[in-house]
Amino acid sequence: MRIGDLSRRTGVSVASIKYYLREGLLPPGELTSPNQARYGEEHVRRLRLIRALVDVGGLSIAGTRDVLAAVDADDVALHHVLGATQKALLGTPVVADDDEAARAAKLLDDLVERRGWHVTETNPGRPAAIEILATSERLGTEVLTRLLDTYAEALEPLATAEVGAVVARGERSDVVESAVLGTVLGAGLFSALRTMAHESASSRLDAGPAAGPEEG
Amino acid sequence: MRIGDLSRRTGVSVASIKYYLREGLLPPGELTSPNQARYGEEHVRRLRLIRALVDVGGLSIAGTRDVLAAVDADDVALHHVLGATQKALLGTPVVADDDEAARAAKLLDDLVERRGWHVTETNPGRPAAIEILATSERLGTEVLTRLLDTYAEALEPLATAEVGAVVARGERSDVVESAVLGTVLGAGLFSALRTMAHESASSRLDAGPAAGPEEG
DNA sequence: ATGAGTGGAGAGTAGAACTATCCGTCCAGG
DNA sequence: CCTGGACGGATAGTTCTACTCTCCACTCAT
Repeated sequence: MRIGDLSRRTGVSVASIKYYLREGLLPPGELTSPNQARYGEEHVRRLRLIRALVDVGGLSIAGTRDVLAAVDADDVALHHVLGATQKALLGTPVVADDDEAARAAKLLDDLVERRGWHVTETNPGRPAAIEILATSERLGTEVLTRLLDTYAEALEPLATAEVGAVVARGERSDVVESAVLGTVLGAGLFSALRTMAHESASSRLDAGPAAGPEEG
Repeated sequence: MRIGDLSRRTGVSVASIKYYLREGLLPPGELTSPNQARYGEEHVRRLRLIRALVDVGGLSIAGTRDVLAAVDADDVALHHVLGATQKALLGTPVVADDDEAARAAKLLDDLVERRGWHVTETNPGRPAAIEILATSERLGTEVLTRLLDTYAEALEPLATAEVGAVVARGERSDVVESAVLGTVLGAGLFSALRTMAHESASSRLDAGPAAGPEEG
């Protein structure tokens, strides 16, 4: 398969494919002569994976490269790949060094202990969660802190099911790839379903006292 | 309060504040003379809200403007504000017109019916969910479709709690503002906690048969 | 042999989110 | 009352990202 076929198979322009090659997202094809290369099914698959991460997950090209590098490095533990994915998904927020951040950190660590979660120091979710809780406090919204336990409760069966579904897959490369996909697509899907569930829940307590005029 | 004070109070540069004014994210201050304006606490609050939506939620400036316009329009129903928020968060994906999309749509509609959810045609979550499910199928990962019910089950108490927490707040403007904040910050917080729960869950079935060498 | 396609490299582009400069005005401190 | 730093408003410039275009020396199917 040559670059034109690859383009036709995936709907990605030749120019973009070349760009992904330059940026190291896509491994080079096998050279059959100094300026001819052949691509295979793994390139089709990788290209679709790239588009999924970029389009659905909203990852940057640089973030995608990092995630794919972790996917390809077969000496990296699964949860490190997930860490890289999460980092690309959510960024690495700088945790402010103020009262709100300190209180948020305590709130979170208490939760983790109360729930008996096993979370290491390097988990990228921790600073992200702390920053969000601190931001929420700075804005004077106590809503989030009240929901923390509800979130944790909802997450326990969910995370178990997700990890279980992914691990039940056989070869490491498959496991890692569906772990990344599951993280990114799962987050998007969950978020989309959340909107639907919100509408459903709010329609249930419809004509609420403070919801303003409802139309439609 | 003048623009310099506003800048100092919020940590946002004067130039950026002017930019937000130009872009219509921040209402103009009260003019005390043709070229002097005064700003109040509502500007501080609004500026912090903008930064939260942009930094934590990753909303674009244009998307933030749309959300804030919905927040300010007091004749708009709560779920419409949430719809605008979700649209800004997740984008408005174009649903492809192929087999996978059709199957995904059926899958989703079945779920909604099975669960007895009340979701209108215009809910932006629906096309987003369909596109993600279709993408997942195109990549040959059946993991997501198997998790659909788990997601829905986790979401029901969660969405009820979120909507309940937000609606219990009194004035409409407060309700709407915390609804937006809850949607955006809640999504981020949930996602961060999810990473932590994943690590915890995967460490529970540690040394799994296909997880590759674990270090650390 | 020939013309469409190719690999590789560099330059160019469009949009987003600021950032800098300018100008006339204002106003607080001396 | 004078004056220098801040201000409001407008326009232009910058930086970054994710492409997209253009070249050029090949190569390969027809």
